[in-house]
Amino acid sequence: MTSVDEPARTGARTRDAARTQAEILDVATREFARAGYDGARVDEIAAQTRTTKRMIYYYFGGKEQLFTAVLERAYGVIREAEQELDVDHLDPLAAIRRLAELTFDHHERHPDFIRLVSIENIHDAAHIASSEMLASIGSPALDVIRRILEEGQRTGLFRADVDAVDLHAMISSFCFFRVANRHTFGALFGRDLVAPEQREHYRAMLGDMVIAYLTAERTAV
Amino acid sequence: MTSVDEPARTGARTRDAARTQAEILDVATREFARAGYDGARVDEIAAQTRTTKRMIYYYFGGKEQLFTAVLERAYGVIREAEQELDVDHLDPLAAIRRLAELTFDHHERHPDFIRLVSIENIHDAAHIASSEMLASIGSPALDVIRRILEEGQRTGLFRADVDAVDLHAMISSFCFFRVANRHTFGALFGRDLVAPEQREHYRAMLGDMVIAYLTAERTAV
DNA sequence: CGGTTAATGTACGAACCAGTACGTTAGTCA
DNA sequence: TGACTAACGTACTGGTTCGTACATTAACCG
Repeated sequence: MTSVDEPARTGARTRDAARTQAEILDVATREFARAGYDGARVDEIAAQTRTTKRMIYYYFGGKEQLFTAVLERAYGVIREAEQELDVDHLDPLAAIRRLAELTFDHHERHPDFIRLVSIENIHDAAHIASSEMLASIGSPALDVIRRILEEGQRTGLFRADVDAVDLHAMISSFCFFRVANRHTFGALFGRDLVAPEQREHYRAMLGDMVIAYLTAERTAV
Repeated sequence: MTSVDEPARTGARTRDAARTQAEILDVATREFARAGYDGARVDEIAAQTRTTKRMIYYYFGGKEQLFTAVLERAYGVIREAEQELDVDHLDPLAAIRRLAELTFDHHERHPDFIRLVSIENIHDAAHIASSEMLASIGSPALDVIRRILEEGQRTGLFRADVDAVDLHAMISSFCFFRVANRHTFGALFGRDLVAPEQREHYRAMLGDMVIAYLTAERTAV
């Protein structure tokens, strides 16, 4: 979520297309995450940049395309983070716990991203569907899970009837819910799931849950 | 989500306050769930009822209060459902699986409710906070979980370091994610988490997960 | 160094939308 | 039965908000 990469070769602040676009995306990400797609105001986004509304339409075409661009960049960030994943040197048990913890950490560190995903689901993932980039982005995390799972299942340590996508859903659901539903859960049950002092507790709970599930004997229905 | 209870004693359709209010709430629930708070249109809600926009303001005061009323009724429905919970005759293991399954079923049957909760979280649970009813609604399900947990922990069957709120969060997160994030998950990973043919698979997965976690030996960090 | 174009700013329009002023009718009760 | 009030309808308004027409300037290139 940091802004620009090219500080413009001269000190001059004017006429820097890349920087203007990046700044618009930064602000738009915050505004859309704050208020939702329909709640976000194009004028408000413009006001928070050093440029004008005109530029938003010049570079992105419209509100809808701007939101899609925001999503594309946000998913790009997590994709990059997932590519950093390095758990191959660990045994399956430690590897899967580590992966779960990194997912946990990532969700906690990017609440705006979580909100964007919630918002996109309210719109039935229409923007993802119409984005070539997003439709084909893939998931490095899924590949990692697949490898760990294969190893664990080969040695008989893990139950055989799980696949990578399901396990990813299980881990994500816990991490996502904790951040996304923080407000209603807190208001209704009086417990802040994202309180710093409970962080380690929930992190361990996730790891325990995943490992317990993977190593459990098949229970009867 | 069925509409009215009093079919009006005469066949006359006019002048039935309770029915008008219920009809507005029905339609508003759908419209808010469909488009989000800011995306929903008061005119559109009015158009889908047999009455006019004037009545919405007459009975509810405004868009904001209407949304709060929608939330209040939606939470009222799940509260009633939870009061039907009857698992006390089962042993702790069977009871907790049954409870998880009922939660699973309820989420699946009420996707509009899930969307409303997502929407309310985007607004930082502001409406819940300002509603006396919602702030004090409580949760029968939580009481049930508490009882099961106590029994299971007393006999040493369940691990001791879980409390009812955390377990409720764990169960809810799986059920909620599956419905709420169905669209983005499907678009990105090509798997429909709510596909009917996968229903039993995920239902069993949830039960297995919860039981495995509760009965696991404390694993090392 | 003049011209071409990418980049930017200003001001405005047209549609939309929450909310309301004002008027009307159905039921009810004395 | 007449008057009172709850319930309802119509038509409008004032502000908001996405989007754009038009004007301008900086950079680059031959």
